[in-house]
Amino acid sequence: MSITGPDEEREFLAAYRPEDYHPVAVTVDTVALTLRGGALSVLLIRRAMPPFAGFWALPGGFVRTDKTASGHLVEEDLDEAAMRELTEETGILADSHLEQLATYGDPTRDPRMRVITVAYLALVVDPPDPVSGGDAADAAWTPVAELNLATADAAAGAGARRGRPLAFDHARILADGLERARAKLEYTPLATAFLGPEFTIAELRAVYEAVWGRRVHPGNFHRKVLSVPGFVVETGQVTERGGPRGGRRAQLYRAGDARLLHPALLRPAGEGAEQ
Amino acid sequence: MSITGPDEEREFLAAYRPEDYHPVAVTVDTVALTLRGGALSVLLIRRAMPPFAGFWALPGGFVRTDKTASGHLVEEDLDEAAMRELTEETGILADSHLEQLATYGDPTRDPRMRVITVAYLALVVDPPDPVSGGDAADAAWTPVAELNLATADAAAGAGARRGRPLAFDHARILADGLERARAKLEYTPLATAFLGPEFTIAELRAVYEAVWGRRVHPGNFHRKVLSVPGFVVETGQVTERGGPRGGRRAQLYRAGDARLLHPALLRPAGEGAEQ
DNA sequence: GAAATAGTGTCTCTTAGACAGTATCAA
DNA sequence: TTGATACTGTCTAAGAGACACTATTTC
Repeated sequence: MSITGPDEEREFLAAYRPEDYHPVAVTVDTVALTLRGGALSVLLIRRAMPPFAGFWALPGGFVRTDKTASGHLVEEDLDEAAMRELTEETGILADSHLEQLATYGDPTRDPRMRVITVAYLALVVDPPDPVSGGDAADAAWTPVAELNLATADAAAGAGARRGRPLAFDHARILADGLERARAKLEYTPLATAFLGPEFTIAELRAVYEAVWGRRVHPGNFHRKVLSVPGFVVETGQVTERGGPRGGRRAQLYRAGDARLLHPALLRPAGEGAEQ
Repeated sequence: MSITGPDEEREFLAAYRPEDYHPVAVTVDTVALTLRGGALSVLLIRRAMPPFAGFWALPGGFVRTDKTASGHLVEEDLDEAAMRELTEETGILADSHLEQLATYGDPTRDPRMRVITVAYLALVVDPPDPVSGGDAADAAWTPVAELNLATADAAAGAGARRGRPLAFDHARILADGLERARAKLEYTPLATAFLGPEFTIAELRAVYEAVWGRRVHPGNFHRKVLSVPGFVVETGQVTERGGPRGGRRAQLYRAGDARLLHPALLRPAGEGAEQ
C-alpha cells in the first residue's frame, strides 16, 4: 500500500499535477500599527476593486505563487508577501517589526472563492503619510480610537471607519492584532519597536499608555523599566531640552538585548480602556 | 479607476475565474498532545505516500475545497479540517482542546507544489491507541522525550523518531506547539484540558511537571492553585483510595470558569528541562 | 510502625503600587 | 517664581519559594 522506494517517489512527484487540486487562494493582510500624535493608529486602505469596493480594509493581497509574463515562477515566503503588499498599497515599510498573527479561513469570508488569509502584525516607527497604490484607492493612518471597536467583542462585525464597517472579516483581524500588541507589551520589549533608536522613559511610557489605552504611573513605571535586565540601556546622553512647558531634561536609552521581560510589566487588572 | 457600484461588483464577481489564479494548496497539521503513563506524548503517523513516504509526521492533510463526485462543493473551516484529518488518519478525537498554532509557508517546504500549512495544537484526554487510516501507514503516541528535540533549537531540523527525522518542517511545528503548550500553562487553565472532568491537585501538578519537564514543589503548588480564583472548584468528593504505597486520600476538583490565571503560575526561571 | 502522600503554617525575599519628596528645566 | 517634568525614597500589601509541620492512608 505504501510507496517507499526513491524511484516510486520520483515517479509520483513527476505525475503530480497541482492544477487538478484545491481551488483555493492565499492572501496576506497586515495590521500595521504606529503612534501618531500620541494616538495608536492603524494603516487602512480603501478598496478600489470588488469585492467590498469602496470599503476600508487592511492592506494585503494575494501571495505570489504564479508564473510571471517572463515565465519565471515567483515564490515568496508569507512574510515577504506581507511586506510587499504593504509597500505596494501604501508605500509604508514594515521595517521595525513583523510577526504572524493568525490565519482566517471561514469558507464564506470572500465571495469570490475560497480565500484563506494569513494575517500579520507590523509596527512602524514615525511613518510618513501613506501613498496609495495597487488595488488601493486611498490609504490612511487611522486612530484606533476612531474605529468603533468594542474592546471586548469587536469580532461581532464592528470596526467601522466613517460609519462604514471594514471589509471582509478585517474588524476581527484588527481586534486580534490589537490584543496581540497589548499582550506582548507585558512580557516582551515590543514597545521599543514603536520608537526610534534612542528614546526616553517617558516616550516608552507613552507607548504603553497609547496601546493599553490607560494611564501608567510615571514614577513606578520609570523604576520598573530600569529594574528589568536588558530592557533598556543608558546612552549617557540627555534630551536637548526639557518639556515644552518646563521640566527636567531626560536620559536617553536604547533597546537592550532582552527578548523577554523578567519580571513582566503587567497590565492593570481593571476593566476596559478609557481612551 | 475604482469600481464602486453594485452592478459593476456583481459583473466582476461573475467574471471571476478562480482556476486562473494561484496554484497553491492548503493543508492542516495537528500537534496532538496527551499524557500517557505520566509522559507528555505527541501523536505521529507514518506516511504511506510520497513525499516523505515512510517518514513519521504530524497527522494532517489537505483542506477540502474541491467538488466531490456528487458535484457538491465541500466547504469546511480550517478547524473542521484539522479535526477531520486527525480522526481519518488516527481515529483520535480532538475533543478536549483545539487551537490554531501558526501557518508555515516556506516555498520549498513541500516538493510537489506550493503548499502552506495551518498548524493546530490539540489536547486529548486519556486517549486509546490510534488506528491508522487514510494516507497513514501507522500511527502512534510517541513520548516527546524520545524525540531528539533540542529544547532550544528544534527548528534546525531535529525531531527524530527512531533515528529518522520528521517529514517536512514538522519538527519545527512540533517545537512551536510544545512551546505554546508550555507557555499557556502559565497564564491559562489549559492544564485541565489534559485531565478528565474530575481530578486531584496532584494530577494537575503531574500535568505541569510533564509539560514543563521539571519538578514542581507539591506544597507550594497546592496552595497556589487554590489561591487563583476560578482555576479549580472543589467537588466535595475525595478519591476512592490513597496512593498505591500509602498516603492520604485527595480532594477532587473540577475546572473552574477562569479563562486567565491571576496571578499566573510562572515557570521556574532556570535553564533547560531535565527529563 | 514506617513510608508515602495530602494539605497547611510560616518565614524570607521580591515585586506592585501608592504616595511623597527632590532635581531640573521652560516660561 | 511657578508649574511642569524627571527621577528617587519609602511604605504596605501580596506573591514566590523554601522549609517544616500536621493529617491521613497503605503496607
